[in-house]
Amino acid sequence: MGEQISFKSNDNTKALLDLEELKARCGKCNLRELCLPVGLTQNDMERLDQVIRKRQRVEKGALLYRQYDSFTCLYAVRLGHFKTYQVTHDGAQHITGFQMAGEILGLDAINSGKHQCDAKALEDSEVCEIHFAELQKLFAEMPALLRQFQRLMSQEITRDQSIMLLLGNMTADQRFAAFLVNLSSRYAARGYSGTSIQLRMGREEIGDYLGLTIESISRVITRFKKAGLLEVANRELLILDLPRMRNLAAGAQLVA
Amino acid sequence: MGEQISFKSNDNTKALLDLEELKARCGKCNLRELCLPVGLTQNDMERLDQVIRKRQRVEKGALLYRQYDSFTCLYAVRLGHFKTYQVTHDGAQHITGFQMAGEILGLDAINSGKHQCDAKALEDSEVCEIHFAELQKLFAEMPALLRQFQRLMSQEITRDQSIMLLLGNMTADQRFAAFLVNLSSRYAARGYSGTSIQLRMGREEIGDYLGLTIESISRVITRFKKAGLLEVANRELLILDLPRMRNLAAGAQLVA
DNA sequence: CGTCTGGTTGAACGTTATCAACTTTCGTGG
DNA sequence: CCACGAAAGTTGATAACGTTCAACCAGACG
Repeated sequence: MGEQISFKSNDNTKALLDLEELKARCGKCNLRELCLPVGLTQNDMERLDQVIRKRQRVEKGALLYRQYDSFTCLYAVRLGHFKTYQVTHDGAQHITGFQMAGEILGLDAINSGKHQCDAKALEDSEVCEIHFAELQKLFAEMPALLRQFQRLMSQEITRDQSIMLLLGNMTADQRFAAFLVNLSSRYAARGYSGTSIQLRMGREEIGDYLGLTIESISRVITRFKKAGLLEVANRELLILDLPRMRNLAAGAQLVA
Repeated sequence: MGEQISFKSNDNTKALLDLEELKARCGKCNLRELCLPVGLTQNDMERLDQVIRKRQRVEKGALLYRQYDSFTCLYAVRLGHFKTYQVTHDGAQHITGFQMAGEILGLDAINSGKHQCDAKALEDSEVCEIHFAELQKLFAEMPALLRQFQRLMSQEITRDQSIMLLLGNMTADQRFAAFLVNLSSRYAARGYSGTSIQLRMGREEIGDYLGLTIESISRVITRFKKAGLLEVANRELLILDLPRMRNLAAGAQLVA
């Protein structure tokens, strides 16, 4: 199968939105953008920027934090991709999520004051540190910001529950379809293509996320290719039939 | 196997703590107790009580709320047990959690303003309504209360992640062992026996929670009995070897 | 050019699901 | 209080799905 794949995927580094536009909308950090719709004043925004001041580069493969590190900051992904994972007793890693630009890392640490997982950069990335104690101070004065933050935490709970459903009830095909549909909509929401996707993680990491082995992932991909759902070249994906992919995720059977 | 089981389980309705003591500590609702350690003044407590005023009985099998209901209140379980579950496309129910006295229901609804699951009483129960908008008002004035609430949400995230790990990586034996260990420690934390447990849910519900079938649950129980880990009479459980149970949950092999 | 890593494919195996029969428990009404 | 029927739980046989083990392939890199 050495044939040349016919599509030219965008590499997801070029947003459909103009990059400068995006920067302007995001300010120093995505949390800021998240707060735009909730009616903060200009003054509020500036104070928020104080809290989100420090930007940090994290190179590919580096850990942003590790399990049991003490918690002082949340992190907003500005650029790049991360995975969060726990290492099980038998040494396997279970990935709890993949985070992309605009998503927040570290919410699970608030309770105990210790991070509950490792966070590793899947590629050269950049985050904003959000000093939690300082953010806390703002909550008292900016209720809209607090509301937004609570929504964020609630959203994380909802997200985790849908993964529980996936891991508890779905077949390998369904899991992978759901995974792709999820990625697709997240990229689409960021102005990237929802059908031409460059995976930032390897097959093994997908497996560790979906509760499957690397071989199973590989086989699912092959089945999807044969069914005409997908074109694949390494980590470049082209989803050919997104509606059918959604149906699969929803429990429809795969017909070759 | 009509023989009489030799242990007399307490039925978990009698706490080891004196009931009056517990009431005094809890006030009108468990959220109040949750806030005791965080330094609220007497005045604060009274204002909190205002928000948590209404108590509501929910009889066995009744729904406290259902998916897509619009969200106005959180609920603190005062008495009894609940399950939260989503119904999948193919009609199966996936249980996202079992809640007992002192635990909060509805956190997943904050983001969208709609409940994300059904909540059903496993027995005659009682909850406190916590009007979220009013609770919100208190946050601005009582930062300690806010902190406590954020810890609660973060804890829920951590809890969900450990279930993801269970569903993604564990065998049937491990899952059930982890389930029992979890129940055990939650009852122990409430002053009940951590080894003599009365299950409030049926085998099928345990299965729907752990991502297994009812038959698998039954077989696991049989194996555990034969291995001398457990005595079982219907829904009465006696954990005979909690340390070994913990080891099983952590990945040790079951030896008959 | 050879090695190493990541990915694919095949065959055998194992765990859990499924299907079916059976037993026990529980609630209800006689 | 007993009898009945429904619901819940157990057990066995078989099948399916995914894992494991192993071989192989392709591209990246020194």
